[in-house]
Amino acid sequence: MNIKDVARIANVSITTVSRVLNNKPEGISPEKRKYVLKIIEETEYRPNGLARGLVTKRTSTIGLMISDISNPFYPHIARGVEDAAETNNYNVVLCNTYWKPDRERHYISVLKEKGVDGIILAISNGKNIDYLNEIIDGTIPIVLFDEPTIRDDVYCVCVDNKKGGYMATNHLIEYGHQRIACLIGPNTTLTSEERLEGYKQALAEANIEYDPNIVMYGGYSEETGIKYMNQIIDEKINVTAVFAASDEIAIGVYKAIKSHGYRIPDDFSVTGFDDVSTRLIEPSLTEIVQPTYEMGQKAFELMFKLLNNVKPRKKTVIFEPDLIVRNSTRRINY
Amino acid sequence: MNIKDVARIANVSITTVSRVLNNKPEGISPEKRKYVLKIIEETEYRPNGLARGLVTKRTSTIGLMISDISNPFYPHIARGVEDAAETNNYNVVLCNTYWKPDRERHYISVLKEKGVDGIILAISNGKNIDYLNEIIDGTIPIVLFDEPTIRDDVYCVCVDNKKGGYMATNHLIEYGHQRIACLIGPNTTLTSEERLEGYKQALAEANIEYDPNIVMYGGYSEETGIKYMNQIIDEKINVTAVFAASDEIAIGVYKAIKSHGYRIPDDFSVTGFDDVSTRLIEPSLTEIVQPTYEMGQKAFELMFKLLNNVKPRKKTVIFEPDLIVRNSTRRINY
DNA sequence: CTGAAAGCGCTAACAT
DNA sequence: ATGTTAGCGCTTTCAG
Repeated sequence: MNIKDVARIANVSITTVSRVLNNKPEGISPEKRKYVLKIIEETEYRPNGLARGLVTKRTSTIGLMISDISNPFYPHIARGVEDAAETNNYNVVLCNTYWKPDRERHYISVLKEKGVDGIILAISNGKNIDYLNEIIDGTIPIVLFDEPTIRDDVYCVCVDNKKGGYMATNHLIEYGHQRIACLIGPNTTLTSEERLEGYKQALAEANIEYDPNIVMYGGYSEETGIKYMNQIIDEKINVTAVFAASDEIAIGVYKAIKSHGYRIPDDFSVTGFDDVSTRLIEPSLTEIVQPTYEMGQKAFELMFKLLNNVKPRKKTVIFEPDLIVRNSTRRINY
Repeated sequence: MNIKDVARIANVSITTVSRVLNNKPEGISPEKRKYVLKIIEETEYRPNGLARGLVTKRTSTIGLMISDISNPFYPHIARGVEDAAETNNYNVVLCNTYWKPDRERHYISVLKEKGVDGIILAISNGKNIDYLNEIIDGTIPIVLFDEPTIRDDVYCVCVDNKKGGYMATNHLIEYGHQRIACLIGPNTTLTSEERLEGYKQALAEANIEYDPNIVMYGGYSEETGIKYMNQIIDEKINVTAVFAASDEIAIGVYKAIKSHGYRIPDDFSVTGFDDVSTRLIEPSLTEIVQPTYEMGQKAFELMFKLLNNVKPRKKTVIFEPDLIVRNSTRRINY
């Protein structure tokens, strides 16, 4: 069943059918429109999206490229994006890049071939300007996600990482901690860099000397937390608190502390970042929370504006992080 | 840049370009092929998937319809599907149905319009034959997921739920439990029904009388676990162990038990089902594990076979569940 | 208000 | 081995 069949059955031209299909106000009498609508209903005709897309250059489909949907950070984001997309009659094709630039390149190319209208992308490396320029080359609308960017002409939604780092560190300082280890993320990401900035600022404001020896870079993973926390304990590094730059790192920190027979928060205070995978951890984790679902929605909304040529007020939407104090941090007398 | 441009630049017909594009072995000399390839490379030409799909009736895209990607059960599955799809040059469009039949209908219709080659679907209600027949009407290849089905001509991948229910219950019986509450899922799903079957069978084999008073239906949610476990404790229902038919239910059970000041496994033994969101729970949860990632992969592979007209040996692929004994169950003397 | 016809970019049947 | 041509199912311009 195609537009031609419907036209034949309704005794009109395909143009007329197309007009009612697309709700064009002009050029068709109310009765005729109603009649055609009836035929469409009866025949259960659905227009062919490929043919339509071929001429309109629109597919009502966007790409969502993230590192890995099984990383607990992403499902809520994906749901936010998908919900907002569905509301606006868009679909989303999901791509896992595993932080590999080659996979990012590949998917972008494939998505373009398939004619997606735009791409929401959690980019692997927002610090490398050459890579950024290669990816964002103007051939397709792109909204960056999570990882901020050094190019200020790029649409982007993320959280205020610096503020988050500041809030977490400051909380620990207010609780009397002075020796605060910083288990930061990979040194290739701006996200980590910003969180570290916040950490530094909080220290500076409290006149605590910044000690690079207790700042440790690594992946946003449990292993990172285990490795460095073990090191801190084994080498008896003077530290009373740990700012973990992600939940996964914090989980690793917990494990290392517990495996040594130490207690949280009695022996070490710990803060996390993200609030996605720690619902069941004990003691409950004090951490920086970002509104992932809303950020996903916002990313789509930004994309939607782009696609409809409405200039968003701001290219970059920055969400406020929140500090949730739970039971993994305690006051100490230094 | 389209096929015409490339043909012009290479001084050949568009047919020739099409032939090299699609790796057709016949009808082109090696040198010419190489030359055209070079032009394609230089011009960075990428074929238009919409135009291609319009004629081939294939898009190398499938739909993945699940209830909710933020339910921890699905991300690994989605990753399995997407990984297998990517390996075979397919893309997947993600749809959250929230278990709503209307949304399922809607998405199926939309996906068809967009020309996806097939749909992998975790259906909301595999028990309702009319609904099933409406959804699986032969107009598009469908592979059912997770929820088994009463129609045996339908392609389907799921876990042996009955066996899982049996294994969990049997484990508790072997540990000396006789009064085992069964917090089963929604009574609309075959999944629940099968898990309950397994529970019953284990009881029967051990000559323990089946007591419907301690079998409770509810959603696969934390709330269900809390509600019924509270009830069991408050009403002093004689129960020493709980078989929770999902992790979320088990989490609720934990909370209810702890909030009353009771201990696991000292006061109650608890088993879960799924192994997806309980990594951090304490004490660690004894549970039935299903290989979600592999099941996702398998679902795509089945779909891939369907799309390439190779008859899979079996329409239904049933994965074996596994019992992982951790610290939430203990032996008792009854 | 309505319709004929061109064309989106590609594949495939058919010539040569 | 290569090219010509007829669609795929739709939107859109233009004519009436």
